[in-house]
Amino acid sequence: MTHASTSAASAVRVRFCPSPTGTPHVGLIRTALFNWAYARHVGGTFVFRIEDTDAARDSEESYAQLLDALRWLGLDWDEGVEVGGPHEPYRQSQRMDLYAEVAHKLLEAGHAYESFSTPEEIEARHRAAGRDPKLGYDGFDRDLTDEQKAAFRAEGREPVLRVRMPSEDITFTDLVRGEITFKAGSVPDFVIVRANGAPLYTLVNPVDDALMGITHVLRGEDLLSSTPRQIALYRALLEIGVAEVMPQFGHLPTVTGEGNKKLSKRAPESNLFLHRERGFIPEGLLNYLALLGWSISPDNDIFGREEMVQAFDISDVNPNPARFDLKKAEAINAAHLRLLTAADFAGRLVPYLKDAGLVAADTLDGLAPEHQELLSAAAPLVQERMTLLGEAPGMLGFLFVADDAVVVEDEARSALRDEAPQVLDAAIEVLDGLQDFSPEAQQEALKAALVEGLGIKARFAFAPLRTAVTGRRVSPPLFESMEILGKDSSLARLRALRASL
RNA sequence: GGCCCCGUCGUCUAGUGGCCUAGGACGCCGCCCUCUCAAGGCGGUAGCGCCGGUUCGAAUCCGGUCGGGGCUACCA
Repeated sequence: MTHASTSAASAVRVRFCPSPTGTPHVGLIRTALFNWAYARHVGGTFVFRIEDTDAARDSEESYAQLLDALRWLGLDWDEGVEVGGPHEPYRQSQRMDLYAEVAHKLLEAGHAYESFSTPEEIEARHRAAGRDPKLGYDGFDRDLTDEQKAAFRAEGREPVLRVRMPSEDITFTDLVRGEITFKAGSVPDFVIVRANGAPLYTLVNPVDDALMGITHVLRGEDLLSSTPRQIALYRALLEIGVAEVMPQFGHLPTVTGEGNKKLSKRAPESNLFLHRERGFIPEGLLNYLALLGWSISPDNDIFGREEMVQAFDISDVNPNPARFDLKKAEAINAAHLRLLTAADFAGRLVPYLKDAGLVAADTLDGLAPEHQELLSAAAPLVQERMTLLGEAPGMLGFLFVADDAVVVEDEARSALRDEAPQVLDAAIEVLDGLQDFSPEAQQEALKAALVEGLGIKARFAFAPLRTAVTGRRVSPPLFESMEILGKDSSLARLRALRASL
């Protein structure tokens, strides 16, 4: 590891353990980020495990997207899928025999028991007893005799396995929220293995945490209410020797959308890759995500990965839900865009220009020499004018099209004023006579001819030229743009617009 | 309904009893700069949910209340 850790290697082991369902969600990535940052901060180990025990919903495509996401963001893992480690395999679908073995031990030791009740029967019993039918499992099968179990089996029923919840309160100290107590009796005995033998999240998650020696469980607040079950199961695992340490838990604040509800998977802002497509860079998105529940200092919001690693501590995380604010995310991204070196920035533009069909390759080196030159010269002109890399085709497209292929956008054309023809005529004449085509020379000559000569205010005098050269109302600085294009090309464009009026 | 979590500007947050007539950022509004748009500079807008209590003193501690959210599956 080349990370600047603030302490020597520690025994801290954290994990990121998503289910491969759907496209990576920004809330999920925020969880990954905090786990990663904590591991790096303390010099611990970051484990990346996949919880694919739901064959109906998991997909290989989603798995690939998770890898893509972490790699794109630079959240590297020390142990886990793809890289291996001492606790392989790291995909739960390949660990089924382990779960069966643990489940068996749990049953043997009496921590789990066979339960034959169907949901309908449980509800019916609640109603019959005058209780709220939504109460959950009632413990009916807790002490079934062998005869009773045999009778159920004779009916053709197969049991699920449930964990026996302790009869006392469960208290733990949450790393983010402090002490939390769940009252005895408020959490029913829960299922860990389906009737068909398939292990559930309730079993596999704690079992793998135990087997992999996880010391700190940092996860979403939505899992807070499952913590007493995990602790109960963990105590059982400790007792039967499957676990060695009870992990500490920290529940990270929910990432919300409009209206304070959990940011929906359907909401476009939740889609990590959509942000990438629009032109967020890893530095910007990571920085913004870090701000959802954490802050690096009272007067600074802009920071990089290593600065975060240096400063991040789970105990500083704020428990309040945090709203995903696209506007702020974009502002932070813009700040990071400006922080890039000119060459780096130019390089990152290329894939977006390629997608727009403006250039042939998606790396700077792969570009034709003339395109490389064009981009190197033009990128600095737009670096502080952009918020997202996806704005590049719009801002720079005019440089990559032929003079007779410039598309004058309606917005630009309709902003043209009556004197546009005269302005263009005068501009063409004076520019044509220029030996020195530098921005300064252009400006001096045009100012004399248009502003002083025709008596037109500068902002109106240059607008028609901008429209002619770039086709847009908003563009990189005009004179620099014309310099890059060259005198011939610039004049051709000015004449083309003039001819169309 | 039950259990649990949360409650500082519109939003993200700083704040851990006096440094707070509450700081920063995004947004928004003005002004400056200016060939467009940005960037930059300057200024402004706006907040401790409420009620009690503890204390010489409370955004900070306690209780209550109200409000919001999560969970309540043989999903994860």
